[in-house]
Amino acid sequence: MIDLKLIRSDLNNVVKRLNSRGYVLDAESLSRLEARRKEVQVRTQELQSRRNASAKEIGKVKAAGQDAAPLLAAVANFGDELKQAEAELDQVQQRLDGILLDIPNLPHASVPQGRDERDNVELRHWGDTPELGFEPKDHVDLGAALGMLDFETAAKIAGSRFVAITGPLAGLHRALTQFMMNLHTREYGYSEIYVPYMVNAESMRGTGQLPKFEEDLFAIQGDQGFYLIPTAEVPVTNVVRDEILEASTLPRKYVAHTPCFRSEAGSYGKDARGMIRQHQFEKVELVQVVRPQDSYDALEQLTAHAEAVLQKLGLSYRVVVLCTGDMGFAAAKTYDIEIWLPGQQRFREISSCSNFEDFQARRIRARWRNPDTGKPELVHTVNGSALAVGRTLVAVMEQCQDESGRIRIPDVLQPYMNGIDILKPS
RNA sequence: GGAGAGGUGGCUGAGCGGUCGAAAGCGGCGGUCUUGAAAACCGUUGACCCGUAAGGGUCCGGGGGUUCGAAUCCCUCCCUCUCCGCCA
Repeated sequence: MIDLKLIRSDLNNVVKRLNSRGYVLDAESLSRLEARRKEVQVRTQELQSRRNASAKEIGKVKAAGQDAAPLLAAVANFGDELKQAEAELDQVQQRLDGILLDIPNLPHASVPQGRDERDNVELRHWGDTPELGFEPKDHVDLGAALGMLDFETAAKIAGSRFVAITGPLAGLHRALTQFMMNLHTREYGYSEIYVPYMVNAESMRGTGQLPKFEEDLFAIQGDQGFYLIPTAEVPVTNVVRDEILEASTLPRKYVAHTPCFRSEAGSYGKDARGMIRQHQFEKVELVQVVRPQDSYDALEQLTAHAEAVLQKLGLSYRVVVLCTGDMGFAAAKTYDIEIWLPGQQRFREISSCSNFEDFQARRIRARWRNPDTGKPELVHTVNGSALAVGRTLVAVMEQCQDESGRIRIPDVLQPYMNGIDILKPS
């Protein structure tokens, strides 16, 4: 949620910045509604003030044992007027909130202007795009040859966009998770946290999935109102909802391993082949809750932590900064890490690291006590995948294959693989 | 699933329907004392909204109701705890 005060004080600039990411703000009706809100609020508060004063007066008179009847008569029809004003204020407030909840975050000044992914800017490239010297297979063919990647069975069990992984390849998938969790907890100072995989609507609203993107989510039937998480970002960020954090406890750095569930509505036919785009996948997520002045440093660090996973695995990748038009709803700035997939001869997103500044913090009322002012102020939130485990598995398979379809296990994973250093087709 | 108890400020915990944003204690902050610290003593200490300010308003788990007036009464939902049953 962007700051209503900012809209009031610098409307034109807000409109311009939102425009740069392709959002058209109806400034006219927003201003009108805001003016209305103020008017109704002032009137309501006046009435409340009068009510409070007369109630107090009546109390005094009664306590003194005098007759309160004249005073009571004076406020006889007061209630309706007040109730009506309060109801109207409530209604205006809700409409205002509805609009505010729909407005995306403002892009940071350093974000390149652009319309879509074609305008993203490559910042760096790590590792040579491997020249394998033979025609590389994609992970689907490699997995089939190994007999360890089974889309048909998963389709039977559940439907399309699911996978069953078996044997040592499933072990490799698990090894990747373990490796990532250990790296972030042991080397980079993140606290491991285990969280619910289902959350309530309030949490989804807090991180920005709701109200706008409900169709991307899986909602659980029943009257409890649960949603399956599309990313650990949702439960982990909501840890600090409605909290005022002591400055000494910042930054908070969490790492969580969770499954993620996405409906992928509107992506029919897109990435239909393979396990690039699934309804269910595993992810290791980094979340940092930081002082506002630290959030851009935190974004760089967190991105480096995600990159480190790939470097240690020896996988080549590049980092791009998303342009204004390609960023997610809640982000002020986003780096995507893209892995090279020989089977597709292209880069694919394997991590997305974003600074949300105070956008999520405002929605979840996550604050810290600024020692300079003594007052609660909004924190900044930063998060990123480190990494999407399924796509990392795909990357290992495709980048570490040889001509006969064998997969070499990266050195750093071997301690997790019970001595297996290569996967071979049977 | 059955039976009961309870949700109040950072924490513990009081609170006859009126002067209660809320006693008291702890904690925090400032001060006195001290070479320094501790102890003791004094003072101070919730969040949010509108307003330049003065000031006004809202908040005692959420929502609704009764009332001139609700932390206090009623309804409803949520959560926590205890006992019984079931169970990974």
